[in-house]
Amino acid sequence: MLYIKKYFTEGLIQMAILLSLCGVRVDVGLEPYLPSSWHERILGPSLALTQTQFHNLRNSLEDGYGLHPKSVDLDSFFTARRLLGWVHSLNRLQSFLLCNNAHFLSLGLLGSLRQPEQTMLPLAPSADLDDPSSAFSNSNVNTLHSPPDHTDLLAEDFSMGLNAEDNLSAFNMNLLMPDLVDTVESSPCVHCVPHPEHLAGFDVNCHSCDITPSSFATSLEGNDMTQEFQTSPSSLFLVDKEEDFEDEDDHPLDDLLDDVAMLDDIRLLDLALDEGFSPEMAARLEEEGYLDHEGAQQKTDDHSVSDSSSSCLSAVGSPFSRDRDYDAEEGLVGSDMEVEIMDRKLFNDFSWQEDIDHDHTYNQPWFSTDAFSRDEWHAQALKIPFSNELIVNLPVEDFNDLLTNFQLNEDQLTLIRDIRRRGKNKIAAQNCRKRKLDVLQGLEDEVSCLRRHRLWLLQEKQEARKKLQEMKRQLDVLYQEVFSRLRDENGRPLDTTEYLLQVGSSGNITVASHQQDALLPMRGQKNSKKQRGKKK
DNA sequence: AGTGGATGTCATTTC
DNA sequence: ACGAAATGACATCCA
Repeated sequence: MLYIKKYFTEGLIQMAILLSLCGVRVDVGLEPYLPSSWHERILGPSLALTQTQFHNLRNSLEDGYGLHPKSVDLDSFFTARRLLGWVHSLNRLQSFLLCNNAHFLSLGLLGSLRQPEQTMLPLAPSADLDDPSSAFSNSNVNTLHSPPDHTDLLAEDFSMGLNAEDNLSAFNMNLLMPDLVDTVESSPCVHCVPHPEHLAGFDVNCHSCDITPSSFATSLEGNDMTQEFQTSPSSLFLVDKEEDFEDEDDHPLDDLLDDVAMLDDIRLLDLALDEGFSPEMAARLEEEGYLDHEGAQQKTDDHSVSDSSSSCLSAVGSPFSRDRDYDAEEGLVGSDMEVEIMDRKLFNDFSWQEDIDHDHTYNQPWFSTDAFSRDEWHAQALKIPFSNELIVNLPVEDFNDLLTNFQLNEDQLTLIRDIRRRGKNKIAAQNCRKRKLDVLQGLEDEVSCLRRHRLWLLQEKQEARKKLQEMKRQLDVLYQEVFSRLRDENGRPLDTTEYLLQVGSSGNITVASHQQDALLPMRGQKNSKKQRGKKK
């Protein structure tokens, strides 16, 4: 039932995402199934401003300073920001979905290469997997589904949205993110081997796969796939049955096989040298006082029974892959898978995040796993039975229950609290910096807008000055015309050096002498009181 | 070697 | 008053 519920919930999430892409806010009752932190990312506004900043900004904008266009319609401004936040949220979400469906990406590759002539979606000329948004926007929405056993549909759908080259990139990503390829139920040591069921029914190739030794090394180091590869090496590669290679010796597959063999040797050599703890890891633990030589040796001995998993630690680097071999009397777990299972039991609602954490492609803060490295060392040294992700992301109540329900010594409790505090603060710092950048960007926008407004005002001033000059000119013409028509008592024109027209405060116009009082009342004059003359 | 950006961490403030 | 979030300051890493 829980299984069905999970995928039904995912379907609802996908529907909400699609509707959100259309700008429709829907309430499908997803909130109870989403971690609180994702309510804002997926379903709610994603304002970059803090509540305080929001109010401060709002107050400042409403404080009579109305030049900025954003202040004219603040709601529109924040609505725009909210929508932008949605877009950002979708970017993050699509990364998550891309990771969550990495194996389906590869299946999409299989499907599209089976039908290379298949028409691409008009709006999806190409997908750049370096840009998650591209892959997201180009992929058919059905690829959002993650339930298993939909491989045919998914492959067919996704092949419509990705061309062959992109799918090859997807396949490369598949190799680079081995933890994403297979489900938790499968062995942690065969992650980068496509599941046989997923391969069934597909005629595919990989002749142009850009598989570099380093990328493959990542896959191999993170997973003990020797056995799997030896038994079915072809399962790793997708051979094009439709294309013949001119020279068998130059068959790319041979090169890849050589690379794999060489890298496998390197991996085995590393395992032999490392014996569980790598020298670097042991040195760091010793340096930080968590391990002495005896401890390191003890740890080494412990790892001798699970050397492959210890190799996974350095390569995969996932908090969920923390290698542990705990003593039975301590009542703790004894393998990565058991840690994962425990984490799932403890934090079932957060199981989806594991797919994010296994993403090694996107260097986004929310998906970064490198950050936990130092605490990972410490946690491993003190044999903390949970992943750091769990420690950091558990709700407060659950976290407190976790601390009380497990027998943990003082050092462990202190470390767990520190891990949680640092993890929370790290996320807070990331958000804070993002907000700061957003605010900075907003200020830059405001500056550019104010500059444009200043330019507009200068132009207005220039035009007003021209209009004023023109009015002065017209007034002068009018003055001369009026003055030329005036006559004195003898019928002679007035001398401009002796008389002038004077406009009173009430609009009365009089003829005044430069040296005497006004002589003649003009039109509009309503009283006989003489106006005092003015000298020029 | 110097520099700037990115990031983690701690101390402190703010909510 | 307390805990979580926010933020400034500093250290470190890396290109």
